[in-house]
Amino acid sequence: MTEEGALEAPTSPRSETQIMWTISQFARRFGISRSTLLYYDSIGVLAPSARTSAGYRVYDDHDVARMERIDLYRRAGLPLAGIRSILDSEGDSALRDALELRLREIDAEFRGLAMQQRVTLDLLGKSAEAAEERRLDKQGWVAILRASGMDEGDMHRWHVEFERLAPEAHQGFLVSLGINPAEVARIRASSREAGDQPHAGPEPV
Amino acid sequence: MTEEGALEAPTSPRSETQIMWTISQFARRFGISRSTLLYYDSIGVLAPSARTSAGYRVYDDHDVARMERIDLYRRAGLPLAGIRSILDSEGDSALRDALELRLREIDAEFRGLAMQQRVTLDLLGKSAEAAEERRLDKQGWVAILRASGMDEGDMHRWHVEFERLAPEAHQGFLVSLGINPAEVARIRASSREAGDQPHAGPEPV
DNA sequence: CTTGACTCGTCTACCGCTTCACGGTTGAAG
DNA sequence: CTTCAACCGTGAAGCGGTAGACGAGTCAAG
Repeated sequence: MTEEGALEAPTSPRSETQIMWTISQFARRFGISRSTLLYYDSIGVLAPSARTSAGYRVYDDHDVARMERIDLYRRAGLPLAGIRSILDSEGDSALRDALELRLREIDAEFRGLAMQQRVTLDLLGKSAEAAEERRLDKQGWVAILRASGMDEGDMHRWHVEFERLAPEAHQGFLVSLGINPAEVARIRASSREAGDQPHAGPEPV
Repeated sequence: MTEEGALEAPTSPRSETQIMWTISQFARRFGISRSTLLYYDSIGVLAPSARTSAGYRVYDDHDVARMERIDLYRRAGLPLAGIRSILDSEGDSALRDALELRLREIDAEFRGLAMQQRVTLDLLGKSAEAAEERRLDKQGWVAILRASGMDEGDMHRWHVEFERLAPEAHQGFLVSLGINPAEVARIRASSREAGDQPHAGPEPV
């Protein structure tokens, strides 16, 4: 840089808003590589506010704020192209739309990973044992709940509250236990009834 | 192809082992694109056994068998380079090693996805509510267990029994609630201690 | 012999970077 | 003033796995 001396080390600010960084300092600050910043500049995600007379990139606190949002959205898994349009758009509707979409993508990726895990475990011949390691079945849950002092009435109340407070999660939970759809529907229906007008029902987990 | 007539439609086999496919038929059979097969050929994962005099690729049932293994390993998420060396190696130790490694990778990817999900939900402001449709967070579970009549002591006993009867599932369950690894470790340690020598511990879910 | 459906090999693009190559700038030391 | 190291710039290529476009060759049927 030249004698206008705009560039300062971030550790020694002279005037309150005139703190600026070179590309490498900026990269270290965010734990990313210089190349990544060059790439972000090239695709228009983050173009530094200024250049020195020699053409060096100069990042200021405005760029810091933008980079913090980029980092956050990246940790949500949003694509850089999407991040750019979100940052360049006005309201937060673009952001919300992108996040809702991302949520559905994550769900799909979870399912894809689970499939890969099953195939892998099958190939290893571990299907029976290892699958048990990380998933409880109905009997397992009953055993745990019983061992911690719950009786059948407690378990029924648990279903009722589960259905009342989080019906979607209740469904997902029962399915995850490998219970067949018909019985899932039966348990949920019975839990809903009991939630409306309390009467005894035979539903251990 | 020429008058030796090696190529037949897969639906009309004349001699028992002389069934052969063009690249596009082969691609359709496995639900992949021609480009993919060209790529597999170029990197040596699947080179068709023969060519016609005009240079057309000819896939036979030997190639079908190889492709079926490729497809299987791909569904486990193994990289193509790894698949090639597995197919070209002798025993099944290379396969087992690759699968064990893949299992650990899948685990890491699950955790990464879970982090992305949490960031996304936080950004959507949904963190306080019942997380996603089919996943409960810690507060949700506490609420349900409390509503069904469990107090903190019951919940602690529940953790202890969970840890004792199904430690792997306990780990998986806590992670699925989005609890950070350090706290997961703390809860499990506390549950193990209490399982050995019963003393009171402050661990609601 | 023409038509139309196939095939060929090669090239480009996607994602989010990383690495390399080559050269200019800067600041400090000798 | 020279030299050196450390920085900076641009541009291109590469990763994996797939999709698609291109012009040209090939095949079977009419």
